[in-house]
Amino acid sequence: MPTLPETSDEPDVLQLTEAAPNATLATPAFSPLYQQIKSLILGSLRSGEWKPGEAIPSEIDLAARFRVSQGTVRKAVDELAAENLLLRRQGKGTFVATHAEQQVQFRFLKLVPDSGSRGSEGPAQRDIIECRRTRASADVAKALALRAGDTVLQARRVLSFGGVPVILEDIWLPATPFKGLTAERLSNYRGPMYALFETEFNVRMVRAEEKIRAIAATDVHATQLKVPLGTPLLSVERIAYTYQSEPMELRRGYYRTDTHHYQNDMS
Amino acid sequence: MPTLPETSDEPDVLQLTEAAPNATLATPAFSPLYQQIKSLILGSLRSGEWKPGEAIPSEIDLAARFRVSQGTVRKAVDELAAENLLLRRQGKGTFVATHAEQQVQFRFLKLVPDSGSRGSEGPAQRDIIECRRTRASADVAKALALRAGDTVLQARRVLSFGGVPVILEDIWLPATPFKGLTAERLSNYRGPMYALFETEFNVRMVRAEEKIRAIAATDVHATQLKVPLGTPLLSVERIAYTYQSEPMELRRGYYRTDTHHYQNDMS
DNA sequence: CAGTGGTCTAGACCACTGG
DNA sequence: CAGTGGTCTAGACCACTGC
Repeated sequence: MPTLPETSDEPDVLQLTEAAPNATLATPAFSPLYQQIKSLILGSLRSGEWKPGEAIPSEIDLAARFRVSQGTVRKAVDELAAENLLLRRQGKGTFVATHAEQQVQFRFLKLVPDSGSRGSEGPAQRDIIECRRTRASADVAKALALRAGDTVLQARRVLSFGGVPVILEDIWLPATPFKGLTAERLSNYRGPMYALFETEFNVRMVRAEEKIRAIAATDVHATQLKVPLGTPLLSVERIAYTYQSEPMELRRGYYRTDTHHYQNDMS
Repeated sequence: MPTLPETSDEPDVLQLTEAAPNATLATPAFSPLYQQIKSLILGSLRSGEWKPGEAIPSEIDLAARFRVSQGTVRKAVDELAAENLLLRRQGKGTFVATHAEQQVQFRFLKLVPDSGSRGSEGPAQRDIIECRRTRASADVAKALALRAGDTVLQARRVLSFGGVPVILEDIWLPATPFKGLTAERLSNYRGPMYALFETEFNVRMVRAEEKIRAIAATDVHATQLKVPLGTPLLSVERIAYTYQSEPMELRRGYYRTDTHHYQNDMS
C-alpha cells in the first residue's frame, strides 16, 4: 500500500456530482460528500494512522482537513459509530473502537450462561491446546480468500467457565499478516484474542458471520469438553472480517449448551 | 401516562431542558426534542393511527404538527428507520414497516439453506398441526409477562422446504389480543404469520430475542421432522415483542441442520 | 474555563418518484 | 411538474469532560 505521508495541509480531492464523462448511460455513480469522507476516515483507520483506543481529530479539525462543514463530517462519523468502528464520547472526543474495552469485550461471543449475566461466572479460562503452521485445505482456503495449499496458522483452544470446559475452538489464520504468532504468545496473553490481534498485528476484526448447526460430539469433542460421545453440541463456524470486508479468520467453535445458550437479539 | 386523545391541531406539549422543580439532585432527566418527537411518532404507530404499509405524513407536515424544524423530525425518523420501524423511500415518502414485504419477509427467521439463497428452494409449506386454547404454565407465563394459569393460544406447525420437513414450532400467544384466532384462519392464510398478526389483530412484531441450544430429537421431533430419534437439532426459543417491548409471542422452534443452517451476521 | 460532542434551526439545493 | 426524502451549509446554543 503506497500510503503517502500525510500531505498535511492539502485536502483530499472531493467532488460532488462528478460528471464522469466516460461513463456509459445508466451509470449514476453519485456519491454524497459524507460517503467520501467516510471512505477517507476508513482509509486512515485501515492504514493505522489512528490506532484502536486512540482519539481521532475533533469534528472541527476533520471539517477543516476535508474542507467541508462540521455537519457533513458529523454524518460520516455518525455512520462509522453506528457500525461500531468509532466510539463517540461526549465532552471527550471520538475514539477508534477496540476489543480491549470491557464493555465490548465479547461482542462476537454470543454464548452466555443460562442464569445470571456474563461475568457472574468469573473470568474465562483460556487453554491453548496447540498452535502450528500448516497448509490450507480447500474449504479453509475458500473461507479466507486464499489458495489451497497456502500457509496458515492453526490453533486449538478450550474455554472454561468456573473450571468447566464449555467451548472448543479451532482457529485458522492466514500466515502472512500473523507472522510470529506462537502458542506461547497466545498462552501468555491475558485478555481477548482479538485485542492481541490489534496490538500485535494491527488487525482489527470489525464484522463476523456465523453459521450454526447442531451436531453430535465426536471423540475429539468428547475428550476436550468432557461430555459423552454423541452429546448434542452447537457447531458455530465464524468468518471474521477486518476493514474493507477482508476475511482474516476462520473459527470453528463447538459449544456445550447444557449450562449456556447462544443468545441472539434481533431488531 | 395520561395520553390525551389526538387534539389534532394543537401541537403536543414539547419542552426543552425541563426544569423539573420537584426533581431531587442528580436527576438530569434531559430529553432532546427529537427523542420526544420519536416517542410521539411511536405513540401514533402503537395506537394504529398509521398502519403497517401505510405512508406517514411528510417531514414538512410532521414538522408543522410538532412545531419543530424539519431537521429535528428528520433525526427522529432516521432513528426509527434504523430500528426497522419505519421505511424511507426517496421521492415517495416514509412508510410503516410491515412483515408483508417481500424483502423483510423473513427478518426473524435465520435458518437458510446451505447452498443457494433463500427462495431458491421455493416457497415454504406451512402445515398447522394443531391450535388450541390452554392455560399458561409457569415458564410460558413468565415469558409472556402473564400469570400462571392465564389463557393462552397454543399452536404447533411444521415448515417444509421442497417437501422436506425442516422446522417444528410450538407457538404460544396471549389469548386476549388474539381473540378469534383459529387453526382454520392460520391454515388458510398465505404468507408470514406475523403479517396475519398485523392485518387481523393489529399486533406488529418489532423485536425478538432468541436463545439457541443443541438438543437430541425426542419422539415428537422425530415423528414430525422425520428424523431418527436422537438426531441433533437446534432448539430456538424466541420471544417476540411489539412496540414498547411488550412480549407478545413465545415460540419454541426445532430446526434440522442437515441441509440448512442458522445464519447470524454481526457487526 | 476551553474543548469536545450533541442539539436545533433556517435555508438552499439535489435526487428520485409519479402524474 | 410538484412533492417527497437526501445532502450540505452556517451559525447558535447546550451538555459533558477535565484541567
